[in-house]
Amino acid sequence: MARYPSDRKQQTRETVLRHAANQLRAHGPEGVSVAAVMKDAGLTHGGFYAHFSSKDAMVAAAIEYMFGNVRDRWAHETLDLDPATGLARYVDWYLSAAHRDAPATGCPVAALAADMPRMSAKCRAAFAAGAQKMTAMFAQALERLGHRDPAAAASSLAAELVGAVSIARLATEPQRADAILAASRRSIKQRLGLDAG
Amino acid sequence: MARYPSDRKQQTRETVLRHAANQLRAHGPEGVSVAAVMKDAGLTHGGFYAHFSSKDAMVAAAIEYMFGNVRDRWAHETLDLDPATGLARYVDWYLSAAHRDAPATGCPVAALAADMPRMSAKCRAAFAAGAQKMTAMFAQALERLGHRDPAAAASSLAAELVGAVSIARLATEPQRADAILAASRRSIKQRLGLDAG
DNA sequence: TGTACATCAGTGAACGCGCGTTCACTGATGTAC
DNA sequence: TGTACATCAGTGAACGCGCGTTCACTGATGTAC
Repeated sequence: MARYPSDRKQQTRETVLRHAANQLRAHGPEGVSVAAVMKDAGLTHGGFYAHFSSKDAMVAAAIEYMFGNVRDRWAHETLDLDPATGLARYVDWYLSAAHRDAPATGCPVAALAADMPRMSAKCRAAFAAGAQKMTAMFAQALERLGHRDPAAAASSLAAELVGAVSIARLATEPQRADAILAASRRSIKQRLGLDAG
Repeated sequence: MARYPSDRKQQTRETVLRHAANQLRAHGPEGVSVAAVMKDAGLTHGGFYAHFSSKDAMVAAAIEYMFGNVRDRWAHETLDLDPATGLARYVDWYLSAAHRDAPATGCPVAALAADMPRMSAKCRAAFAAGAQKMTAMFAQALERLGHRDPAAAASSLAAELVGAVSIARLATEPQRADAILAASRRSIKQRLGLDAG
């Protein structure tokens, strides 16, 4: 029986996770440090092990947390819109300068996919499951749009979204970074028939 | 005036770079260790600083080395072929299971793009230049093919190639990984008119 | 041609630092009576 | 209502390990004479 309010530890855990998720996307799996995450959460690093059995366990939990955000974002962008408008809006958000410039709170796939092959099985499994759900989200919308092969189209869509943001993030000149996003926006909307309705 | 054969040091340097490039793609920028690279090259780690001023300098040089490989691969796949066939062949190679399963010797963009924003200015500049040349390579082929906006099409192509391999690499089930590559292969060829001639 | 010397790529031990993890503790809160 | 006790989230110092970097050295090779 907890002597503290029953949800207090849970709340702390979630604060830690939120900062962990941000640092993970900003600095990569090796760049997150337990001490820095705890400091961001307003705590000292010693208490970390009251919440997670290891750094890897925290990273795995943070991965699930981030993909929860992905689903929230999707719901937020597509809420109360018909499939075509909703999908177009999500694509516009995904390929926006704002998303490109804020990896810490953006899509985990664009920020971390390349690191996954070298992570623990637990993290990889969590990440693979999240990425799969993301593609499934797209497939569902494309199916409603009457696409003939929604699974394949969703996979191709996810690939170009992720690749475009990844490449745009490494461009040194802002105009080039903008052009990369614009090119993929047009290409995607054209082939999915999202041009103007 | 060198007391040793004039190209001996140069050869050692290139051996070190080759192993550095492979480890970089396999284990990421934080996963490469000076000692491991030198060991792979058949040397001890102390001698490292006779060749590079720092680990970062080696990574920057390895990035240039990798993009040299990219151009070699392009030349190899498209040699003596007309633009359409050559491009189709390159796409087939890029989206092959072999490339997906061998990040250590594959495209640096798919393996390392996500790590770039957190690297030194020198490394980022080298990477950005390499990625830009890669897209320019595609644009040139698409221009010869009579594409109306070769730069935009090349950008979109690069994005989907990179994204598809990144996502395929994190899939846990082989069939899913294969399906991701197949979906992008079809989507790309269709929209670039590479289907069958 | 032969011998002494200079060069310098490569060796291997040692250094400091950062980071994940451990652990004895503290002090705020809730419970028992 | 008030007091003694139990719990446990969080503290902060210490640990060991890996890794980048330094440095005194070695020994193979080429040059000078």
